[in-house]
Amino acid sequence: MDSLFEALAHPTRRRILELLKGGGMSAGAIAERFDVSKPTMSGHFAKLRAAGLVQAEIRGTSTIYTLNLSTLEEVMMAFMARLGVGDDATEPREESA
Amino acid sequence: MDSLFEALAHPTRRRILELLKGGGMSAGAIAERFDVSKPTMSGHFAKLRAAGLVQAEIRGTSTIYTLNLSTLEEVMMAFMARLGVGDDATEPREESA
DNA sequence: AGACTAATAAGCTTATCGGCTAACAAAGGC
DNA sequence: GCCTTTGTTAGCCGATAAGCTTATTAGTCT
Repeated sequence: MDSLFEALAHPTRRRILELLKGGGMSAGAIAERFDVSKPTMSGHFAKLRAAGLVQAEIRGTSTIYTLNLSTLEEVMMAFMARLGVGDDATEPREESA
Repeated sequence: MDSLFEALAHPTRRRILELLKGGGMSAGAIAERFDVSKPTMSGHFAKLRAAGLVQAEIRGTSTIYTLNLSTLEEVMMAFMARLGVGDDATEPREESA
């Protein structure tokens, strides 16, 4: 959980996730979209991997990164639930009937 | 958005939010629950305020912090939507019918 | 084998973060 | 008026994060 929120703390890493929404991309292809060096990007990838937010598949000389939304969804929902967001019991219950 | 994710990046700050789920609390009462100095806690409060995650109401000599869930919900939902989470169009649509 | 490409690892620098103590500001109570 | 309580501000320090350049690893191709 800590590693996930830390990973999300950096704008570049959040943008990487958005980029991957459209499907897997190689490390180089992703790096091209940003104004930082490739090693710096590699560091960002490592944090996203550590958080379980992306999966890396080595294909020949390339590394293809794909989004792992289930991790994000799980952790986010767990956290929101702990705060009572989306929890029907939090508010005085104003159901339709 | 940046300030919100930065605020959430620290475990102590996430725990503060959970603590506030039960209702408003004074800065001192919150600080008692943690093993860090009061000035350090004050710094955490400042970041949560900057992110709009809590509201401060000065009551006499005390500062009462209350949770501001709407900010969290808004930003989280916007972010998730950008990634396609909870978006029906993402998966091949396997509705009941 | 050797050259080239893709990505990461190593090493370094700078800036920011999280913690502390000490000092300060403001409100309340005696 | 003064002391106490509460919380924040100021100033400092060590650790970590984010960036860079250079070096290394691993795969492909000729």
